[in-house]
Amino acid sequence: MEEDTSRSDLALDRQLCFALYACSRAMIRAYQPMLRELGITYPQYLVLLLLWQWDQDGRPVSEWTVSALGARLMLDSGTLTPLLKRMEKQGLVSRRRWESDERVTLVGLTEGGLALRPKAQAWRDRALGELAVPAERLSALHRELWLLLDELQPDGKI
Amino acid sequence: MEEDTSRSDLALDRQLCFALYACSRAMIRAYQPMLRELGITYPQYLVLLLLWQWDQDGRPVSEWTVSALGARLMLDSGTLTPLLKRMEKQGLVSRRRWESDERVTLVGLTEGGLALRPKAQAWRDRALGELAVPAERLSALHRELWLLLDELQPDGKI
DNA sequence: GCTATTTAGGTTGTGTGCAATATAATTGTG
DNA sequence: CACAATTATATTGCACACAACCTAAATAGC
Repeated sequence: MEEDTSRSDLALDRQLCFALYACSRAMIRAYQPMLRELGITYPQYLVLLLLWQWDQDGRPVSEWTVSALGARLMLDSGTLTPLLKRMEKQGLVSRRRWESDERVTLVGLTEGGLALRPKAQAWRDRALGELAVPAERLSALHRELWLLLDELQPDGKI
Repeated sequence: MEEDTSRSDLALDRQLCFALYACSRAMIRAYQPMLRELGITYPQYLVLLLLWQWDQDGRPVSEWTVSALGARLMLDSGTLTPLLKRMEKQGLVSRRRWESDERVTLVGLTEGGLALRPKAQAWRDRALGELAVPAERLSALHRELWLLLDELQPDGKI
């Protein structure tokens, strides 16, 4: 009683990669109302999440570098440099060379960037409440995603 | 004994959206060796997956439309039109207006597009074998992603 | 001290995503 | 049948992603 899967292995709905891709884009779409209100894009929001976190952790400013952002967000300079410049122009972050090592660009939070945090928090709290999926299933999914991520890039995040 | 989560709710690693986003991009990165060999991009691969499937299902050619591709892949014409034009230029798909309704663009598989299928199948079989995650956890993850997707877009796919 | 290498960012080019808009063909309505 | 509304696709513009390349600054040997 062997099932013939040879003809449907490549069916779109069987692809985990497609489920990930579609789900990720759907999630970003779900954030659009908030992002529109904050006047930022989704990757810009991720940058702010990290900067807010570093701010609260009291991370030394000398470690707020473009490469540190890139390592955590898994984005390269070709993405981050223009993105950060746009955020600088909007007054959300600051950018300056580090005196001790002129190769390094230090990124900082401005008042404008900090001011968006409470709004984001409020939005997130509200949206999570509206999502009809139990929190424990969300965190289980979260855990599985990180395990898969570790498997996909053996080097892992730094 | 209440935990103070107010300061870390927005921590990057707590965000399901970021896990999805990072995992989806890591998965696409994992496909790059195959995609490079096939000479296509990741969304172009998704288009081919769907066309191969329609081909095997014997779907009537009058239903191989841009909007049908868009509905299944959740992509709009602004993404698909230029993408399909590039694929047409590479000889992977055909594009022509439908005689019965000149508003519709019918998309077809060419010999070139069909020829990539066995290579893709071989790659996928090999890659799945190398992934050190049990198949049942992958399918459980797959299921959870679709449930979340349904929740994120109540209208659902058509 | 001086060159080779490494490191950190920046630049360029191609290909998505997606909102907003445009256009042309078709359909519905009186 | 005229004409408004709808439908299917295309176009435009902006912002990522990311590969490939470039440049300048710092470091390592010698």
